[in-house]
Amino acid sequence: MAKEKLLLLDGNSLAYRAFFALPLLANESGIHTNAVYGFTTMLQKILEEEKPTKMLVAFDAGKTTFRHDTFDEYKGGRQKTPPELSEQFPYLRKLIDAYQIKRYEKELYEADDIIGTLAKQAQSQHMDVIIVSGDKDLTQLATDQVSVYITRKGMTDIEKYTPSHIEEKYGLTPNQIIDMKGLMGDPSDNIPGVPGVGEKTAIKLLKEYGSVEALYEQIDSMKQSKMKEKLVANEEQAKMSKKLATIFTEAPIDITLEDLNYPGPNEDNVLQVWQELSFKSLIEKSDFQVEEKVTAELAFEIVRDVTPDMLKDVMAIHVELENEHYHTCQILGVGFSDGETNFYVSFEIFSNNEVIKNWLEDETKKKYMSDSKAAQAILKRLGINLRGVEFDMLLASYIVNPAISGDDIATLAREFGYGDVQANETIYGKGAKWTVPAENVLAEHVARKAFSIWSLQPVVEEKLKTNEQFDLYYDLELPLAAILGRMESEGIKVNIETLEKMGEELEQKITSLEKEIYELAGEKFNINSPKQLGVILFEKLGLPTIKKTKTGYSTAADVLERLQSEHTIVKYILDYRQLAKLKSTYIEGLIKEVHRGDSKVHTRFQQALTATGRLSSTDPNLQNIPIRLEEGRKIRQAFVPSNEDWVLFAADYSQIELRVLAHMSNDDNLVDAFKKGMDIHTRTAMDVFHVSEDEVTSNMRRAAKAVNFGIVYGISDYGLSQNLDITRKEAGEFIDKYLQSFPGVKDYMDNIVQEAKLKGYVTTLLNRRRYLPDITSRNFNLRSFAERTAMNTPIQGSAADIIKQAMINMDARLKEEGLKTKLLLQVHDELIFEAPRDEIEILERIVPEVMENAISLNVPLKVDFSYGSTWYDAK
DNA sequence: CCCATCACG
DNA sequence: ACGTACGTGATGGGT
Repeated sequence: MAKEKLLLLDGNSLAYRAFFALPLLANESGIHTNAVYGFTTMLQKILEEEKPTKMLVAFDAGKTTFRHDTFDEYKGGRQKTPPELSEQFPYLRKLIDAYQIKRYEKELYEADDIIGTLAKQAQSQHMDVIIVSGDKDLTQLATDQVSVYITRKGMTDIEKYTPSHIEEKYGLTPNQIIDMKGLMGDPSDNIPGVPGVGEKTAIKLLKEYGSVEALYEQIDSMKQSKMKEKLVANEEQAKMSKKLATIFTEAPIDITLEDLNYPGPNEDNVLQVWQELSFKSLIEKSDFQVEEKVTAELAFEIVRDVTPDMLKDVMAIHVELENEHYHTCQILGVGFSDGETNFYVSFEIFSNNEVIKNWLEDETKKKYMSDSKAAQAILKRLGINLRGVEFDMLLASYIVNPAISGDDIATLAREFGYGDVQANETIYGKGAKWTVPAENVLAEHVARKAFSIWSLQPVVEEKLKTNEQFDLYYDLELPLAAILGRMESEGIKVNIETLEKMGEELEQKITSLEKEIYELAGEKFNINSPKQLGVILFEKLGLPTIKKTKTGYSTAADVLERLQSEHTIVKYILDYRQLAKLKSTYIEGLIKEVHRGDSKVHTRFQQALTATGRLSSTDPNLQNIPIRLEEGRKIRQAFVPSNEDWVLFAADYSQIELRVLAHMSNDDNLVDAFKKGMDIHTRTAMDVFHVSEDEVTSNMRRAAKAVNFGIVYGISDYGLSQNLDITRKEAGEFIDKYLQSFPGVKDYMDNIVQEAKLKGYVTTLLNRRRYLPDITSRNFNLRSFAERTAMNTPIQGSAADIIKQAMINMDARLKEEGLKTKLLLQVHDELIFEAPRDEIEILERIVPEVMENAISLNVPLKVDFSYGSTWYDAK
């Protein structure tokens, strides 16, 4: 039989070590994870290297130990365990259980003593023993059979203390480690030792005398010195300290070596804990296999014919798609569940079934879904108008916590406690290996999704209600999904010929710029490569380096702008960059997205993605079409109405974020400025620079505008100094002056950070939440970032709430008025419609009215609008 | 697949 | 002392 190998881990010490060695990471729900993460990486490494047959993790139990009988200040003065660490212990225990490793703790004894006792027992049975700890005290236990591994920085780096290593390092035997500590003490455990004796002196003394006791026996023969005086004066204390430092190897533990057999991890359970804590890199790297069906059985049927009685008044339905591009992809199959019966219908049957179509279009038949907007859009392509969506798990989860990583139902379901849906990647594979599995596998997967939606609907809605977020979800996000779906399906018409013509002109300009650049550089190179460009500019041409990136020289636009006076090539590069961007992203990229059938682009608005509550837009992104520079702005000439004699009508909120700030801070000055309808940047300049309105120069206004931006972003002197190209000190002075002029804003900023620290999250006007786990971090960077986020998110998020509400009201109003006008796009603070010319007059009246009254603030909202025959002309 | 860059609010 | 402006998505280069 192979020799037994026992691995003993010091749970508390390792958790502490990991906690302080690693940055304070947190998962999406705000649980800190660094201690568990460090422990896990260490554990993985040790398991792989040592392959133990028996294992135990020992923990300290409670506050008092038998050592307190000796010295009641033992471990006194120790800082309370930080809450960010305490909250990790339950997860650590869960993880250890998942690995199927025994845990043990015993009243009055420390983990050390449990480890010492078991190590001794194991030794007497001739086992190999390895002890792992972050605490060097344990090294006193080292023998020929017992090695003590102490973690160093980063947790996976380990120093192995064997008797010979200890001899080499200190010139002492393991036993003498105790004497060393008796003499030098240990501030972390509040062990006093002999004042004035440190590691060096202790080692010297022990080499000469052997032990504390031997030292004091011979102390009379020691020649007179300051040190001798101290030793004599502290004899009792030294002996007591030694006693405190001695690990007790006879602890009365009620666990035996037989109990410690280690069967290896339950990989499924370990993965589940990793999932919960978002240890993505570990999940990816590990070769853990998810066990075949630990999942509960789910009865389901593959149905060939659907009769009306099968489709209930309330039912979960899931439309499974090939991929996320729901405007172009195919349906793979559809799952239904009412909690009792679960069934699957293939696309072929689904698409030709009048019974299902009628049910889907029946408003009174309530549907529970996840990502109903995707289903709505793809069903629309089949001529089916989806109605009666009562629950959308994707949106509900997003409202509960916008950080929940979204698109896969498996992830969402797990988040709310249902773990029996497989990840899409498991079913289909990924990348080039993607493939649709056999029908029974697909059917079960899809049926499980439907079942999980059904099962979790009450759970998630309950959570929404406790958080007072049900209205936000049900009255705002859910109806908005249907509106966004219609906007996407409607699409916006693009004139490809216009784009192609622009492309040709750009091509010519780019070619001639290329020529100039190669000429000036003296060689050909890839201008698009920041690496190659850096070499040319900063090495060959010797331009001064202003900023560096992780990988080399920065060639970003702000750097190049400062270098323009140094070399004529710089301007050419800036121009080249600008035009190359236009051509690749906005000409070629956009053309690729135009649908052949209708000459339109159909973006997808991501409604459950951003941390703040904004939408985002993909394939193509229609929220970043150029406007700031004229050359780019011309791209908008290619966006046109879908009918002859229609126009594009654009309406945007003026200064919505600063108005939101005025409302939330209720700063008298800021509120007054908006009530009087003043130009806010001019007003800010007047207050910050103490001048009258007509004394405000354009530079002062520019600076004030930057300060206002800074305030909205969560001000920092550094950020403002970068933006205005001034010193940090000057920027700091601007900020001070601003906050003096707007004291209510200062109070708001202070309070919101306090509130975030207290609650762990911030909220918007309509009670949207964002969790900020890093707000209590001791890492300056993480904490500062979280603080700025605490200031910015309520502002940005409330602005998002307002425009979303406006979209809902606008949709209703258009219907009421019986107009043909269609809402096509939302770009954060503006709405873009297409409209028949004869409806313009009405729109000019109702669009500002609806938008300005979407949500009532203590300052007015202001909307500007315009229209034209292309998006460019709606300015 | 990540990084740097740059387009928008 | 720390080293940042807030929120996004698409592209080309390079590993």
